[in-house]
Amino acid sequence: MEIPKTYDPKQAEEHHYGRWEREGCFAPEVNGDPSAPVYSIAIPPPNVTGSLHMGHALQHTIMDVLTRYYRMKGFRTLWLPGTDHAGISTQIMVERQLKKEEGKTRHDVGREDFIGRVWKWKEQYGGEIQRQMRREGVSVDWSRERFTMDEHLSRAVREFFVRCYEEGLIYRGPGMINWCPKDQTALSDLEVDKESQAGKLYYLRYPVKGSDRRVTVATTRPETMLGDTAVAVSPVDERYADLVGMTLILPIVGREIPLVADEFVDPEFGTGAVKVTPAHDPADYAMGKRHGLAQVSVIDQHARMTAEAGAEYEGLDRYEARERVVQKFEESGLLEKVVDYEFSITKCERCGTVIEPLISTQWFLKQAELAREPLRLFRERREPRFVPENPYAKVYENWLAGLYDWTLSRQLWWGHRIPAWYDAGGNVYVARTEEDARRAAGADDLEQDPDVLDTWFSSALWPISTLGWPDEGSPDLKTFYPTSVLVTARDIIFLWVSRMMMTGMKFEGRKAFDDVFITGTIFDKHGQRMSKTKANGIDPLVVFDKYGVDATRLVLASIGSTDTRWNDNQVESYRNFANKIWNAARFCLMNSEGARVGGGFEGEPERWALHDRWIVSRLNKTAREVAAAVEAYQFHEAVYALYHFFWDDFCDWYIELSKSDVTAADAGPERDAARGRVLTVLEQALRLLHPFMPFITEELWQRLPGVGKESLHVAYREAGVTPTVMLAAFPRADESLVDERAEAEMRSVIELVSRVRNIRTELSVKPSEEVRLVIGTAGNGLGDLFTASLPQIKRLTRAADVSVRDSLAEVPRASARAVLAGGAEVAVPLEGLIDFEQERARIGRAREKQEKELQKVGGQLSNPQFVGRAPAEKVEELRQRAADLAGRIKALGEMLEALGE
RNA sequence: GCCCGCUUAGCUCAGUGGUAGAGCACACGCUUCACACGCGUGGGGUCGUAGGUUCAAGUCCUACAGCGGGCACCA
Repeated sequence: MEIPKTYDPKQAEEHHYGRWEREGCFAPEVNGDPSAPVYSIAIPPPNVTGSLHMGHALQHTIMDVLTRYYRMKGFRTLWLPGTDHAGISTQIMVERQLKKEEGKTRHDVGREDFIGRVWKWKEQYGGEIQRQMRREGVSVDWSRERFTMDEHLSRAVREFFVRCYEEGLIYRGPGMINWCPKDQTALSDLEVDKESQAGKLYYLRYPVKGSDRRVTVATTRPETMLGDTAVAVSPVDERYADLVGMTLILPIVGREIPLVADEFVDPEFGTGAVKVTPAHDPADYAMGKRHGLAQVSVIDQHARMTAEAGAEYEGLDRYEARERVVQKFEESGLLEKVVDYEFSITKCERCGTVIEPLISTQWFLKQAELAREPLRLFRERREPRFVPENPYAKVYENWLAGLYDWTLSRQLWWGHRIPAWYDAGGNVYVARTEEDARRAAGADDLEQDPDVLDTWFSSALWPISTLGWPDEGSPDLKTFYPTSVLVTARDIIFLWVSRMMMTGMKFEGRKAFDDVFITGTIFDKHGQRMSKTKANGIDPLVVFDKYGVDATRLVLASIGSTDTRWNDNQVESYRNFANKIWNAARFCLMNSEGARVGGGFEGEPERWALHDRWIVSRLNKTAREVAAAVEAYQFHEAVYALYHFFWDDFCDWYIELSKSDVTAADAGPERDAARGRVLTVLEQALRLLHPFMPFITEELWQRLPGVGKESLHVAYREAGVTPTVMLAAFPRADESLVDERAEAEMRSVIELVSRVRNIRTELSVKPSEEVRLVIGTAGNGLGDLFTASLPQIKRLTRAADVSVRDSLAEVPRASARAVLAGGAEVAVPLEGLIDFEQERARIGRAREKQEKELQKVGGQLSNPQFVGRAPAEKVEELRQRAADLAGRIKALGEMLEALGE
């Protein structure tokens, strides 16, 4: 069989995904066991305009490992994919295209035509991320793929809206919102970024009516003073106590405004007096409500000054107006001072424009009320469970506990149009359909609200709407809800986690997921967050091309929930690991004639050779460790266990120990059995690796002799799919095959081989040169052990001759020696190669090391406090160790003597 | 201001109160019949600082420092 020496990931990656998908391996229906437990995940829907970034790749890897693992365990498994419509991003993208290609705005073509174009754009370009996901190897059920603008999901959105409206949770009214002057829409608090910025703090003097006193206020936005309707001070501030209730004259404008007392004001800050602009600041808005202050809007939706700001300012940009206002204050001597000041500004998350807080009529959702049930569930039962618990459980709880109304409406065209209609008299009718609204209005000429809903409003329904809600008795909802886990990034806790919990609790009465796994953040190698503006992002597809998908997945799985600086070295090391797997399989396959997977381990394990009992024990322990690690979301532990089992145990030792049998010149049952054993262990290892490395494992598994339908998990045998490792049973740890004695004995053999190799290297014995070994067993039963493994020991130490004796008394003086655990010793006669002085120094160093260790252990043992208080088991352990050390030191001393002074 | 996390080998990171680990990097040797993306051998750490608890602390507690994050405030 011709197998290349180097693994080519591309070839395997292109080979299997299509077949898995075509044959329905990803769909839960492939499972024919009606009593199978269920495992389900709803993907956090990526943005339809987006392309894959490292964060997606990380999340998808985690989800795919879990999905493939539970599928191989026989669970009825569903991982449901899809995308959201990303209202603003998508609309902006299409608007830009329209401008570029036809020089038109969306208003030029009209709403209906524009939406048609967005759909067309979506059909043409929207599939990018889905193609990239196939490249990742994700085992999502594409037959259930959903899009938030699908007819069904749109119906779910209307249902959500109408029900909440009917219950009074959704209302329409004026409120203080974040307005983006560029995108011309309202935004929720989660769609804006706060940024620290160097600016100025202006101290303005406001005259007190009927007095020559003045009150100085400090502000970062002087232009808003045109809309001031009060000045506030702290009720406990004695400096202003006598002024409370008096009237001030607002400079420039001449408006009379009151001086009020409010708890909000911090007397320590600035002058202790705050100008109040209820129409342009969220805090002032609240204060205005408390004191019944007028709201004067001086800035419009384009961030220009309004007529109310005064004829002199009307139409000016807010920053121009600022300069003029400051100038005016200066001229009239009312500008006390200007100081440098760092403050934070709010910017639109998408376009970076400075947000203008203003009063606007919008639709709002009383989130705090929807959060009540999730909050109760969390406080009473700690559900859902966060992994890692710290700090995310607290972040979630704090968020739910501190919610305020969510601005739902967006002044966009692309999205779910608000199901509210108005009659000629301006009365509003909220309904599931226009027909319902007409019936309710008793009129035909209704106009639908022009606004659409926040994209996150539809994402909030994702776990239930994708499974069929609001349809009564939807079988998917019944089977797959609640989902098993939500895997996402930490900033999504507010956007998805909490809101999905709200809708799940409200409409299904149950949590949306059992667990929430929060992935770590991947930084660049300098520790900087990856971002488009910094252009320091690492493209996962480039990494796939360079190192292969499987290697990349292994790195991502190990990252799990840890914040990490990306490091290509790690991927390279796993690329090498993939190549190691490839070559181990290459060896097994090149020597597979006469053997099949499953053969070679016949009869009672007690009769097997040591290294066979050992590898089976290691295999079962590894299966146990990997399963435990995956189920506990400790993916790095699973990867570590797999890496070391495969490379160290299987390749470095088991294959080497089996080599002489496997490659024996004469064919025969013994050779074939040995071949069957390496194949069998390899096949089991491929299953263990499969959730992490789907492509290479499938590529190799397909080539193994003796795998077929019977290899599949019993739940998949009737499915009629091409036998595949992804539907094979994940190896269950058989504790009866875990053999501690075999492992201890193998440790002795490994130590012997390692000591001899060390001697060979240190004494510069040529690798090709054969040596002679004398093993002294001190009559403690190790003799049989070493004798039984003699052929293996000879091969691994490149020894022509090995003799096992009671002691090393008879060995030539010109020998290099080493001490082994359990009182055994080994000598390598090296006539002519030994420099006695050097050898004495070498052994002297070894003895010194042991003596130092013994001193430490002895010190502890001679401490009565330790012996008295530590568990007897620990004390005994240490005594054993001390005895072993003493034995070694004694033996090393004898060796020094034998070498002569 | 409040809360949280991190600080372990040159780098990236594991680490469960009981002998400090891995990968990469480094050094030396190797055309050993699966693999140089490899094989063998080795060097390298007062576990951020200072206290405390304990027979025993990288691990638990307190304080501090540096880095990072969240929330609040930011007139």
